[in-house]
Amino acid sequence: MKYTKATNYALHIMAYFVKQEGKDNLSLQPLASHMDISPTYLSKILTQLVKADLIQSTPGVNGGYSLRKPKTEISFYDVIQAIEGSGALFTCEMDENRACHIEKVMRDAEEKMVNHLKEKRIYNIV
Amino acid sequence: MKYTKATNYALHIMAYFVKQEGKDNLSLQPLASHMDISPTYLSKILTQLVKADLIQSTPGVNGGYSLRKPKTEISFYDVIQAIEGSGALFTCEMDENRACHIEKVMRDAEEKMVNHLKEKRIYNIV
DNA sequence: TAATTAAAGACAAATACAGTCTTTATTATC
DNA sequence: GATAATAAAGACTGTATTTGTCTTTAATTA
Ligand code: SF4
Ligand code: SF4
Repeated sequence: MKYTKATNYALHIMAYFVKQEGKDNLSLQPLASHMDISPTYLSKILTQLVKADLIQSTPGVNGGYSLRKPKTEISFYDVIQAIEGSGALFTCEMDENRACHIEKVMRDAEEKMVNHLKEKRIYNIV
Repeated sequence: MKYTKATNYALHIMAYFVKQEGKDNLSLQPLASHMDISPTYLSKILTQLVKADLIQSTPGVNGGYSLRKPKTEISFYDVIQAIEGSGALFTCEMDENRACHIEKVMRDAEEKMVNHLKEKRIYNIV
């Protein structure tokens, strides 16, 4: 179990957006060379961030990407969830057993991690 | 990112050992039918648990597996680590940068989860 | 020695992840 | 309206990880 590379990229991308806040739209090509990722792959990650409402995109001339929300409102968790999805880390088939103590321990543990990731904002670290 | 099925199996297996504490060695075949896993696959999981010193194995007639430590000393984390390994969930290539704040947030978050998993013992939930 | 058990390792299948390529849709400018 | 610049979508491929099987070897007991 590891975070995906896409999550790593996404965090770095968002950190860059937070740094550049207020500037013009950033378009794919310059971003790709700055981040040293292929433009098409970067595009897929950016699209996921757009769908999660963390950034917005505008097509056409002078288009590109920019932050959607105030930078102070973007947590690590927001970014991670945009890429990794929102399912629990631990699941089992015979689910819907609310009395299961194994699941409870695992979910409580995950929640501790998640809470920390919700507290920390990207702008805290740029 | 998800916990592997093997981790799920391992937790259930260890819970079973804790329940059966004090009884004779459990051998592969009966364990496999109780857990409803194929014996050879189960064997691989058990071998990992043996290597992590959570259970011990004895070959030969009347051999099998049994707990290695007092049941009160076996945490969720012990079991999970035996299967998932001990590497951090979040890593990046250009590592060894101790000043990196992204890594710090991610590791601190993971630590919160890990601490909870270290506190909780398998015998707490059987 | 024979029977019973676990360990090791080669192998195969399925799934998830990483990344590329091509086509389509949207917007701005001329 | 045509053209250029941009993002979005989706098919596709390669690689890595996970899950699982099969066969052989080693250890122990009787
Ligand atoms: S005991 Fe809990 S974790 Fe195990 S299979 Fe049932 S619901 Fe899932
Ligand atoms: S900034 Fe931190 S997380 Fe990013 S590549 Fe450098 S060390 Fe890794």
